[in-house]
Amino acid sequence: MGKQITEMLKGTLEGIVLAILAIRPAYGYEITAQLRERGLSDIAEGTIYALLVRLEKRGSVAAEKVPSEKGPPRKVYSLTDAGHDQLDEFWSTWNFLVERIEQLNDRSERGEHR
Amino acid sequence: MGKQITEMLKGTLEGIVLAILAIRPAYGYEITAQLRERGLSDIAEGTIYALLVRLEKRGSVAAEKVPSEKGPPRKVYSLTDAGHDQLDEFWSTWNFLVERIEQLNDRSERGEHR
DNA sequence: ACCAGTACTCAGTAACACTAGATACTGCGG
DNA sequence: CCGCAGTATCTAGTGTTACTGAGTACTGGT
Repeated sequence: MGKQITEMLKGTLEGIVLAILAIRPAYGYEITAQLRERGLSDIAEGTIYALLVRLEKRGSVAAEKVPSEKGPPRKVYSLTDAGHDQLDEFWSTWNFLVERIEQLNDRSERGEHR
Repeated sequence: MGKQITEMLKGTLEGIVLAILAIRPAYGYEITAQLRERGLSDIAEGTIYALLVRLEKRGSVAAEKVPSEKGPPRKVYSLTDAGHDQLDEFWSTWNFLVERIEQLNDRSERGEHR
């Protein structure tokens, strides 16, 4: 899949993570694992951590340190109210974009010439 | 719509322009106008020109200078074979991403907890 | 002569994901 | 006991991409 998906994830990965946290709170390592399960296997470890720090600074998520039986303590993140708002906004922007692009797909596939 | 759409366009705008050129050849100013018509009104003029230069360097599009009755000569771009291939790849990557994200939308809307 | 519309170009900036490491804690096999 | 795999997080530096804001150039109308 390569580089194309990387660029496409800019702006959407943040929404993806917010959506995952909306299902239930999770920590970075776990989120990465979930993304891999969901087929987004090319996402780098470090990316998620950087993203979570950004979201926390912005107040979209709150972190709670929870000791782990294996390894260092986990930082479990959950959505704040602001985070839910941001997620709603993400969905509306995403749906908007999908509509416009789907339109283009139809037109070019049918070879339309306005 | 603001900043969110800007980030989301990274990686997709290129595909959008390729798709527009697949319908029929066009020049920069025209492409910008078409994007505005299609509701993508926040896209800056300069962005499209920079993108077209990038695509031309990569060999995805070919330019032909055509004199205009009003204003400087137009650079009319059309897809090369490589451009068509890139567009196909764009669609498959895009569809892949849409599937994964749509999945997430279902789950979080229904409040599922796996 | 001036301005609006057409059409393109360019230097500098910001945001985001990736790379490639480092750090730290647990439990298991040699 | 030591090293290694698995768990878990963090960081500095890099590349790609879109935006900002300015400039150039040509036409037609007032």
